[in-house]
Amino acid sequence: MVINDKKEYTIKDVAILAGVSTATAGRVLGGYGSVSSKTARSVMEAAQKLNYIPNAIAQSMKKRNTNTVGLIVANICNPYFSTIAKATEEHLAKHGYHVIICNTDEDLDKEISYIKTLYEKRIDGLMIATAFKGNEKISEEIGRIYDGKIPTLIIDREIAGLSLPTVTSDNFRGAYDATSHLIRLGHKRIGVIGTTISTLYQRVDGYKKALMDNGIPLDQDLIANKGVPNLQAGDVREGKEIAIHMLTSSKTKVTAILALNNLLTFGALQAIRELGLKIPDDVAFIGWDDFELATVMNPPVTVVNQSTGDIAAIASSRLLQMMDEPAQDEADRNRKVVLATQLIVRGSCGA
Amino acid sequence: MVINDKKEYTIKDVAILAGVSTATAGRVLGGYGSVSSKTARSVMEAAQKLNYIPNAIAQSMKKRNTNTVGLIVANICNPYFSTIAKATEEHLAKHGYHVIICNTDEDLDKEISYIKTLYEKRIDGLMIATAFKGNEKISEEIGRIYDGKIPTLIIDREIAGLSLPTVTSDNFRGAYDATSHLIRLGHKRIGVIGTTISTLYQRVDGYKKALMDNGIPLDQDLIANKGVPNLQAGDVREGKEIAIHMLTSSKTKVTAILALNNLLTFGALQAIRELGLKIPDDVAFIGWDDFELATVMNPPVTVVNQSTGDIAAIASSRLLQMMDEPAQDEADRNRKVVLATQLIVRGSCGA
DNA sequence: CTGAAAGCGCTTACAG
DNA sequence: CTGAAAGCGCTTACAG
Repeated sequence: MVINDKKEYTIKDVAILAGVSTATAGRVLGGYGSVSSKTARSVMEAAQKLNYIPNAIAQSMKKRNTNTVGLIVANICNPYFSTIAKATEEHLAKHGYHVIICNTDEDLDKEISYIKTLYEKRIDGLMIATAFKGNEKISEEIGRIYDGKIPTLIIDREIAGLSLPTVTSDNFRGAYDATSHLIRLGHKRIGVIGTTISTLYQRVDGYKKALMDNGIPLDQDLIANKGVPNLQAGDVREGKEIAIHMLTSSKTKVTAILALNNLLTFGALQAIRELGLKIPDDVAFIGWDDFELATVMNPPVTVVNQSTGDIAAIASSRLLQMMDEPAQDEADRNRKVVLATQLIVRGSCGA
Repeated sequence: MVINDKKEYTIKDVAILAGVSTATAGRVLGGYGSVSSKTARSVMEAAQKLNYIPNAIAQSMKKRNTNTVGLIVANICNPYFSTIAKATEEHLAKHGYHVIICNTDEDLDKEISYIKTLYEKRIDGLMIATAFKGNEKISEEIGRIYDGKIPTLIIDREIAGLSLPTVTSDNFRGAYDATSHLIRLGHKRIGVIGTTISTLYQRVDGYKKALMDNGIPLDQDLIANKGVPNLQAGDVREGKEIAIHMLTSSKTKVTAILALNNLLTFGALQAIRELGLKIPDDVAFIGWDDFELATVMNPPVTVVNQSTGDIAAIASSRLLQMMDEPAQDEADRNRKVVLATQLIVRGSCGA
């Protein structure tokens, strides 16, 4: 018989029904300590009769852990972040952790607010894909609240001034390679779609270096947000706006475009399509992050791909390790892992 | 001065430093009860000095709520679910709730296991986008554990046998409209890509009804997983496999294809591309769920679109309401909201 | 193997 | 306005 009513039974109820102390009931249900098999059986039966469900809140109170990890991302709809989220969740779930996902929408105050409330919830660990370039405010905040108290790991983008373990892609090199590829194909006027005030500075740096190494003068008009005000979301709409401006302005006259993240890539492709331009004849194109339809596009799209799954796997493993053994030596704690990107050459730059 | 060490201070530490009782310190920090402004000030100062961070676990213990909601989805990488997740998170965050996201990967046991541990964590509410057709096992499980105890809401797909509030799309009608559209254009052999053993039965039903209403005999070979074993993920790989089989088998000879979810759509498009077939001349195509690149494809892709944002918004609002006032009358509790889909006609069926 | 008791960090009547 | 005390539901030494 299963009793099914609205009351939430506690371990005390189970103990009374089984005719033992709460301590003993706890030992059976929690699997710690030792009990006679006969007692164990009667406690189990009582728990089942009452449909007893342990209260993890109370357990956390005593055990000082919550089996919960926080994951902060800028936009869970961005395939890059959702891939990270999925892989991380999967990895951590295997070890008994739940993942609280927080969307910052590239909003610094939201990010800080999340960090605070997650800490109040006494999460066991935190993974942050901050939307922001080494921002002093967030660095300070995290440093003040967290540092050393709870295992925290930074992914996707470094936070300057914070000595925390980090797992990122080699953004500089990815952009350098892509730009070099375009230069090799004869392009000299290469437009870059990425917002300079947001998170893509390393990629822009890689672009600049490639130009420099090939003796091509830098034209600021070809970078990102010239002429388009208030850029920061780095989303599809912005990518489209920037691309349209770039492809129609008399000042830019680009022969190739490099988009610096996946959503900007989609936006740029929309713009090229709407303007009726042909890839690669009218404009060569390289996107960022591979996507399902890249091979279906006409022509297929060349992209700089990140090892997104690896980032999540490595980050998850390190966080698990940090939660297991909080005390690590400084050098190990601060070790920064940087993963190579790969240029996947398809038809969109006419190679 | 800010004291910055590893110790986590409690309200007791703050009280001692401020020279008051813990009750008074709690009143100041928690904002309940009344205190003199002088006392308030000294408590605030003490809290700041110690960098005091309240323990939400302890608060939950007393207050009997956690300000946390569980969200169960099959695959957070699926744009449909990530859109739901983002909108839900945003909506609930405004009301002070955190969202724990759980990926089931279409795995029934994982789903049940998540439900249990979420309940142990004493979440305040639960939103389930189950991967499964009215499955008795899960229905029983949820019924037993949850019903009436914690506000639970079903989205995306009904769970048969459960009288819980539901927010879904009109899947039947969406497929009916799409199929009718293809029939109107002269197609009689329309292949459907969707796994019959998984979640898409209502959509398949809509397809069948449209054929019937137009006097076209049903050919089981044109439905889904014929010839492709072990279908159930409903993902890109499966969509591609099914489409290839469908487009190359001598038995099927379809002139049009309808894909029944977004990932299957991507897979089908990959297949068509790889086989070197032209849309719409060789095969007309309708996908499910709109996507960023739908207008960029050549030709642009006709899709059945769901009001995904609305689903999330309505579901979030209802869940908030359910958490606010747990006691509602039966009729209201079980009310099922069904949102219309829209057929967005583009070039891929040659209209 | 088992139980009585203390305690995790808060909140909340109950007095004063 | 303020404090002493009880209690939320567990776990964990400490005895026996």
